[in-house]
Amino acid sequence: MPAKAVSRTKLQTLDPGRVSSIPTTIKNPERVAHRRTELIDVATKMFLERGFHNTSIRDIVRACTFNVASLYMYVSSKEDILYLVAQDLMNNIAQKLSETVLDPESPERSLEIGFASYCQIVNRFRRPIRLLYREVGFLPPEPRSAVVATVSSVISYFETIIAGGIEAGVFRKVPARLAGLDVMFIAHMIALHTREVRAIGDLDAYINYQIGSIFAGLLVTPKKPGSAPVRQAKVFRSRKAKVVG
Amino acid sequence: MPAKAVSRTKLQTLDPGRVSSIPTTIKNPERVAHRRTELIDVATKMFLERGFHNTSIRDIVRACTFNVASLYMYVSSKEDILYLVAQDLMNNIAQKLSETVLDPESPERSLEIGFASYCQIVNRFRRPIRLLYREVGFLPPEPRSAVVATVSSVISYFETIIAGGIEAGVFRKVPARLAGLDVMFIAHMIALHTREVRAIGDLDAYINYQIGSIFAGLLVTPKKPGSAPVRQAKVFRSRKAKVVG
Amino acid sequence: MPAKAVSRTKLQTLDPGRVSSIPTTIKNPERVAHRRTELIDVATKMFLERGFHNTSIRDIVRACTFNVASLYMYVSSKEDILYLVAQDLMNNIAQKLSETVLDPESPERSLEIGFASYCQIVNRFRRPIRLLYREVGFLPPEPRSAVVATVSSVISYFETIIAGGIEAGVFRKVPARLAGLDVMFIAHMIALHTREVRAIGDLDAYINYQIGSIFAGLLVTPKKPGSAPVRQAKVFRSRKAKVVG
Amino acid sequence: MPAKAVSRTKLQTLDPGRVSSIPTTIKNPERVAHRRTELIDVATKMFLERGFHNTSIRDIVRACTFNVASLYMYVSSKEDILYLVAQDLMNNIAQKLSETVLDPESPERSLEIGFASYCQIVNRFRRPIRLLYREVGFLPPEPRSAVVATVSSVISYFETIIAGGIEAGVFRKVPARLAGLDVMFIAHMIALHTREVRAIGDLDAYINYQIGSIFAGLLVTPKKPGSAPVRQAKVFRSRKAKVVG
DNA sequence: AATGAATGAGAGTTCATTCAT
DNA sequence: AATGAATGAACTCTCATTCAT
Repeated sequence: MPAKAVSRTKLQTLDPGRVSSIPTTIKNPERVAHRRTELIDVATKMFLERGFHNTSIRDIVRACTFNVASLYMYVSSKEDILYLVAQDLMNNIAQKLSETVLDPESPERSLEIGFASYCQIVNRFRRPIRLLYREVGFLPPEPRSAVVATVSSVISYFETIIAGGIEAGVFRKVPARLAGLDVMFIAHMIALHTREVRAIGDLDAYINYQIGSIFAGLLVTPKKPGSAPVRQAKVFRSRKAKVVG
Repeated sequence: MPAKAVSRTKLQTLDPGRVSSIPTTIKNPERVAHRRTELIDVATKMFLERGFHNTSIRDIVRACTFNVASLYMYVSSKEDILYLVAQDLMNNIAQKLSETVLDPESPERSLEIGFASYCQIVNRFRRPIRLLYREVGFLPPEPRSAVVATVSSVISYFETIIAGGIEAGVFRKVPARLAGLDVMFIAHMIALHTREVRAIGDLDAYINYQIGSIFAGLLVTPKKPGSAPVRQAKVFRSRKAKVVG
Repeated sequence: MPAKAVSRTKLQTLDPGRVSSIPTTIKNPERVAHRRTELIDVATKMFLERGFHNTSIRDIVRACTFNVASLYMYVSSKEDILYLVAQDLMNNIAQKLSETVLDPESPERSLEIGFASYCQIVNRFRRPIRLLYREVGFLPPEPRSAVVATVSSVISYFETIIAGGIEAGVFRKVPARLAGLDVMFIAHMIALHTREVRAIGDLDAYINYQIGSIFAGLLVTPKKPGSAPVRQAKVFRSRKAKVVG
Repeated sequence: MPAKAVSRTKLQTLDPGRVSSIPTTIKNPERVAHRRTELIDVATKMFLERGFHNTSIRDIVRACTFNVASLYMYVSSKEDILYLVAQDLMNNIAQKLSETVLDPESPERSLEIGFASYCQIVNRFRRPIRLLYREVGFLPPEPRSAVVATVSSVISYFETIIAGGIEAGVFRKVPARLAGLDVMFIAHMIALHTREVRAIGDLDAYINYQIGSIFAGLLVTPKKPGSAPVRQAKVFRSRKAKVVG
């Protein structure tokens, strides 16, 4: 059953439990986790405010409870910090997305729920996502491809749903990966063009419009234009999320 | 007449001739233009290769015919150079886009031509566009909003076409600006996810698919899925442009 | 009897059993000795490879079975480690030299045997000897003079032999200490100018030439130049030792 | 005529005019020379006092009339400073040695004059020579071999004299290069064992003794032991140079 | 006796910018 | 208008050493 495949794939590809591969001289893993959490919090905030290159190690450490030398017991370079931040973000996104409950019976509803959920995730993490689009190029190759892999898994997430819909005969025979890429990327617009998106309306309106647009391109039997939006189920707290830069 | 509106809007908002507003102590404007041209060429290349923050003033000057102190007679900070580069790029893009010959008789064809043209532009400038997405946040507010304004004018470019189509009754009553934003952003995917896009197929296939998807959401009378692509007119040289990172 | 004087002096001044005077907080002397042995082995190797200043405490400890804090229970500073290494080396050299069996009947043969033996020792220890010449200046005064004292005892070793020869009437009335210094230093050339020495010939040839040269300056009755080398007795394994940097 | 060859070789191999190959961003060569002179003076003194590794760039600059950033316009690394110091010393030594007037008629007298002169040079530069023996291993390969080459040229200096003497029939058929190495190295003892040498007597006594010893090994017709020293001509100012550590 | 973790101080180097000519 | 030279400030990273347990 395709629907089941979807759900299974999702659980496989979006496993957020990947352990950091950054080496450390500290032996107690809990301590490492604790320190790195603090580090990630501080660094994320600063990288967001001033960018990776305009944030110095000393800036970061000044806001931490440990000093420069200690920092280097938990990471081995400044790039590692960027990697930690990126990894944390990717894990959070994958985690949130994997929590989304799809509808195994309906690729159509699954796509709708998944997209809406991802839009809300992107909205929530829009600033770190912007950060990542900016700074991913400055990651060393290995961490960089880890980030790229997570992005790819998000594409696969939507690709799988769409492929399921095609197989089930409800979606047209489009190239599923490209369609999945479109879906993910349209959600990313919330992060990359926040101001423009906000100028047009609130997040729910945005989601509704894009879902309509996406289904227009996908459905074998198009909905009557202007008909009531398919969407009803609210994923997460739908606090009329404001889209603010 | 909508067609005229399109053309007029295009000429207004995409005027590539804006003169730099960066101050200089030099009297002779030709000299300023000459020096800045060299500067932009060199800086663009270096920013592309190593990023803005990893390029030092000395790196730039080393590849120029003038020295550091002279540089500071034509710009007042490193950020100014970034602005010059960004501005130049935006002008180039606007220029290229404004050269595209639309079809005043048909919003449908105009959108198709415009989108295809813009995709090719984005493909050509994908690395500088990536650069801009990355570094625009590091521009000082005033230059930054100049860049944002040009982006907005590209959105308006498509918005106007779509609004024309709605007015002409061939497009559904969608929010024209949001639809325009979609169109632009889908083109930007070529720059921001080059690898994924390339993995899927060549540029023409990409354009065709996206045009189909866009029209599915816009047209009052949808095309039969799988029918021959609307698109025929090749803008620019359609040399089966490869999308290479 | 001069011969006896030689032997007695040797035993006095070359006693290799001096116990380290470096203080420690550890009560159990065996434990101290054990740890220090490991430390000396590791540190010697590292100092040889990268020099004292380019070897960090952490480098050393990483190769030991104990950690940084433990290290500081057995030494009180990085310089102490250098001292331990230096002392160990001096003891080894003194030990080896004291094992050399001289000829109580003949100062001439004793000098020959002693010099040949010392040359082989220097050849064997040429890298640590180079290390010592380099780093002895960085020892604190007290340990430093301990090293200097051992050097002095080597000079005395040869001085005593020569003085015996003068007394016995076979050597000319040269300043014995200066002559002894010459003898020792000529041997050190193997360590300090290894490349040049090696370029000229093998170790045995070197020893033979220098013995000839030394005796030419010392003997009351000079040997006929070009005559067969005095030297016959091989001290240690005379495996045509190669002199390699 | 062999004597002439000696003098010619000397002029060739000891040319002190080699220009520094260390790159600089400064265009005015006089300024470079001026700054580097100051740098060499300061650095030499500090390297002597505390060693290369215990002298920080900031230590050096603090005693200079320019600051850290300026320093790096004249050298490109700390190692370069060591090279400058080494090169300066080698040049000085070569210069002084090349000023020594030998006796083209007599290899015997030439060797005597040359050795005495070199001893005085070594005595004058004994501390920087010690420095060099210590730190030459920390030079990068290229500069290092430049230093080695100069040392080699000093050996050649004596080798050539000795070879001339052998050819002229006044010296025995010894291996000339090894004999030259001995001569140079015996002079170096003044630098490497200053304390011991000083304890034995003054510089002139040292030189006289060593000359006697050298000639004993070299001369076909040995002098009568204890006879008046060959040496009379004082090279340089013979201010009864004290040998002080 | 032993160790994991921490740290102040400082290392070498480079930066964007400006002066003096 | 142009440039060679200079500079204060800051950078990332490592060190020898010492707590707290």
